[in-house]
Formats: sequence, structure tokens, C-alpha cells
Amino acid sequence: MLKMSTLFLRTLRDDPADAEVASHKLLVRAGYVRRIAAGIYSWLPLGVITLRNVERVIREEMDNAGFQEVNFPALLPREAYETTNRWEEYGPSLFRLQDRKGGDYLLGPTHEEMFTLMVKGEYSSYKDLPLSIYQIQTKFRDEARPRSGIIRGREFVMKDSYSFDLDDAGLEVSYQNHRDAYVKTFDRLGMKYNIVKAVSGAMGGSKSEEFLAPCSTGEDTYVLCPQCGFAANVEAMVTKVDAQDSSKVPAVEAFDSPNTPTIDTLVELLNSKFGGGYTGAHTLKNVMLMADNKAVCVLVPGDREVDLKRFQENLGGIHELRVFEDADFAKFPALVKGYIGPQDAKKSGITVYADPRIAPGSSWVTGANQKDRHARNVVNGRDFTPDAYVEAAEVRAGDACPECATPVVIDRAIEIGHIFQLGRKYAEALNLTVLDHNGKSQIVTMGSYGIGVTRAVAAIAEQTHDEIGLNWPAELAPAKVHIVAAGKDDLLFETAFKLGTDLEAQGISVMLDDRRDASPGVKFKDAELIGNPIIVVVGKALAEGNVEVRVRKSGEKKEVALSSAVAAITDLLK
RNA sequence: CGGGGCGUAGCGUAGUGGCUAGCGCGCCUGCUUUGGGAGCAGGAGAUCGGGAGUUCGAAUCUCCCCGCCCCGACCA
Repeated sequence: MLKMSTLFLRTLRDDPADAEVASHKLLVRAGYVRRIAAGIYSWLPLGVITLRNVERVIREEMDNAGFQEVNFPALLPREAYETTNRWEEYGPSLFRLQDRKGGDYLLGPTHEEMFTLMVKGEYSSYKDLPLSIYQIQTKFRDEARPRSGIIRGREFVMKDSYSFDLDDAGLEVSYQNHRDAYVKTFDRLGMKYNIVKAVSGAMGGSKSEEFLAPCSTGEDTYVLCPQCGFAANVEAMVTKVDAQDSSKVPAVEAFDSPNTPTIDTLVELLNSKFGGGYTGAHTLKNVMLMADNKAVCVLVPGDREVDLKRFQENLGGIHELRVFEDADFAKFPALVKGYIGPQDAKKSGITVYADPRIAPGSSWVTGANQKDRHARNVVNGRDFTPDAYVEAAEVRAGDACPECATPVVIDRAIEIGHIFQLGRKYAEALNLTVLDHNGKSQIVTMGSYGIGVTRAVAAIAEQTHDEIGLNWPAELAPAKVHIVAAGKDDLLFETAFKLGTDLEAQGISVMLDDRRDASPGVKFKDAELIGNPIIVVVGKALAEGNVEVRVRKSGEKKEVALSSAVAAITDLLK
């Protein structure tokens, strides 16, 4: 029984000045966590209990799915990460350190290498596969900007699993098993979430999905189709635009367009010159970018910005992508800034990518590659030809769902899980092979699957809190029942303690506010702030032999006879 | 890394060159009080983030450094 009289806990009346999001404010105020440094938190008793509860649920679901738990150190030698090139590729986000002999070490940000090597050390036959193993362990990433309390920390707890299969069909099954296990896990954690398509990005591999917990303070933006349920991270949103018939489009017509530095001013000129009907969506924007120090041009409709992250993810294999600067323009004198068109890009040897909205046969107003000159009736496929189509334009609410063309909605969320079909990238680099049934050596194919455990605690707090405090699902709360002894009679305290003992005998965890010096008001506020699902008040109703049972979430309260309290509470917790 | 804000007791804060750095919460002692963050009285607790400088005098002005928060870049 957690007794408040001795519990290592101090709640705060005021929001901490350095907290912005609700989960951060409340977890600090209710005495669950304390900040140590940016993105680094210590956990107090209530926080530890809650975190362990979340871990327990995850562990049980992983075990139920047949995955086996292992554990790696956080402190790792450089070697394996050198082999996969991630010692370099991971960049400044990797915590690197040296031992006394000058040997290089790192604090593990994720453990693909170590898991691969562990399996390599034990297994060498296809008969041993499939295999899925996992750990729940502290990870370290030197984030450029830790934020939102424990939602994005530099040290955090993650559950990471890895699957090992002989072939793609096997990987598909392992992936699906993890997906199913995640659905069960997040359902049990009481979370609202969407499973969305994602781009595999730096991890490589073919297929990837994210589990996103909708939440206004989340950092991830995703699209959702209200009609068919299609959901995707904005990076993975697909634009479907059909080819257009351009046979009736007149020839390219260049015209003078002085003082039209922006799309808006250009549209204004077009409407006065050609009798209206033009919008930004009729213009073609030629955005010059530097991709790993190679100039590229990306075409998007004039009314949309280039989403650099989206373009980079879909282009793949690019480490640094940035917009053109004046110094870059200086290297390409043929490019007339503000009047670039795709017609002459080939002459400059620049690769031209087009967003799919620039459909074959579509006709555009764009730069004429001369100062103060634009051109209209510039047709894709006739007057210019993109080298490739790559999703690049910003995604907007109302864009067409790629499955059913219904306008999509856009929402924000916290990424709580991510599952990847990695393929053979790590197995190949570290030479993880098994002999197949023909005695032939085969490279193993892998999947990796993560759940942010500490982040889940914060995400659940975000989704379940209300104005007065935290509000945990019963399975995760520090205690299922919070008994408040409201009064000063010894009998009342004895009764409250007895009730706690009776509840615990039924396997129901109990927190007891047995502080003699705290007023009832303080105890009520603390109980509501801490967020256990059932609050039982042993107070003035005791004169009639009753206690008051409250449901934290609904605020519903009722008096029940002390003698039937355990039964009533058991019932409520079902 | 770019932009913005901030750093005064455990927490929240006042104090823009001048007396002993003020207040609220929390903490300690005593009395009173006990169904919505009680009251009265007394008390402890601060190298004002650090260093250098300007000045008769610096929490306050200047410079350097450190740290924290927010927006962006970044983020298996």
C-alpha cells in the first residue's frame, strides 16, 4: 500500500515555468518526473510505478506473441557501427565517448547492429528461423532540439524488436505478427492511435508504418481519409493526378512580365493581360535546390511550397537538402532568378524533378528563362520533360485521398510506434547468413519494430488528462484505488487503512492518503492531480457507515456502505 | 545550427544603478482548525547561473561563458 504519509512525493501547486505541454506540466506537478537537463529526466516513485506498468503491458504482449526478451548494454563499442557505416552516418545525434585507452564507444541510439551480431553468433541454419527478439532498454540520442518534456528526450526508454527470416514471405509474416502485437499493446494501453503509411527513410528497407497517437501537441503531421480510412504520414502521402490531353493547347507564348517577383503579382498580371481565370495553381514554380551539393530543380504548382522533408524522403539517399543561395545562382549564370522555366534546364545539366501534380500533358505558366519574361501554354511532355516524378509539394487538408479521392483531413500526432521491413541491409553489412535447405548460404532478411516506452507514458497523459490533473487507465495508474482519509478521528484513519488492506487482499492496488496534517481540500486536489481511476473518501459519511466512491474520469460519485465497498469498487474496475 | 525569450530560496515570482533582495506556495515550531489547496504567531532557507569589467556603489550597465524554454532546420 502506498501511504502518502511516507511516500517520497511532493506535488506542486504551480506549473513549472519550463513546461509547455500538458503531459510535462502535470507529470512534474504530480511528482512523477523531474528535469535533470534538457531532454533528460529522473523518475520519482509514482513515475517509476507508472512506467513499469506500461513496460509490463508491452512485455506481456511481446511475450504472448512469442517474441523473446534479451538485453543489451547501452554502452557499445564502435566496431559494429563502423561496419554498417552508422558511426558516421548517424552524425551529431550519436553520443560518442572514449574509454581510458582512447577506444571509441557510443551510447546506443538503436540496436540493429547488436541484434544482428547476436543472432549471427548463435544461429546458422534456416531451421532456426523465424526468430523475433526484443529488449526494453534505455536509448541515447543527442537530439538537436529535445522538446515537449519527455515526449522527445535525449535519454529515453524504448522497446525494440527485430525479426529474422529466410525470405521475404517470412518477413511479411513476422511484420504482420508485430503489427498485430502492437495493436493489442496500444489497445491495452488505452490509447487512441492511427496506423499510417510511412517512408522508410534512413533506415532503408521497403515497407514501414507508424503508430500515431492523435494529439494537438504532437510533432508528426499525417493525413487521414474520413471516407475510406486511408492514413499516411505527410511524407508518405501519394498524389494521383491523371495525364491530360494537350492536343488543343496552343504553342508556347512568351510575354513581358516585369515586376512580378512573386506568384501573386504574376497572377495579377496574367488576369489583366489575358482576361482573368488564372490562379496560382496555373503557374509552375521552379525551385532550385542543392542536394548533397548537386543542383537539382523541382517543379511544383505555384500555389504550393516545396516540402523539403517530403521531397528528401521520397527522393531517397540524400543527406543534405537545402534551398539555393545567391552563391549557388552565381555558379549557374544561365538561370535567371525569378524567371526560371523547365524548358532549358537540360542545357544547364540540371536534373529536373516534378511533383506528380505536374501531370504529363498539363499546361503551365512559367518563367521564360529571360529577365522580366514569362511564358504560357508550356506543356509537360511537349515543351519540357521532367527527369523523374517525385512527391515534393506540401500536402494540404482537402487534397484528394489516393484510394478514393475524398478530401483528406490533416492532424497532428505523437509517434508511439514504428515498424519497418528492413530487408537485408544490416544482415548483408554484418554478414548474417544461414544455410538453406539446399545447404546454400542465404542472407537473412530482417524487420525492426520500436515502441517509445517513456514517450507512451507522456502520450497517454496527453490523451487522458483533464483540467484538474492526470487520469490514467486502471492498468497503468500508480494504484487502482486512491483512498482519502478526510477527517481527524483515529477511527476514520483505521477504517481507511482497513479498507485498503481488504482491497489489496483482492489484488487491487491501493494508495492511501493517511496524512494527519493535510486538510481534506489538499487531499482531494492531490488525488485528482495524481490521477488514479477510483477515489474513495472515508470521511463524514462514515457516521452512517458509508464511504464515498468516485470515478476520477467521469466525476461520478456515490455513497456505498463500508461493508459493500470492496464489491462496489471491484465492480467499477471491471 | 539560425531566430526569439529567459536564468533571483525546493516551486512560482517582484525588484531597470542606491538602505539589510521583497512576496506567495512549500518547509520547521507553537496554538487553533479538518469535506475542496484553512487561520494566527514565530522561524529556517538566496554565493541573484558563472567569470571579467565599468562605477563611490551592480540582481540591475558592458563583454565573455554556461544553462533552460519556444519556433525553424534536424529527428531509427
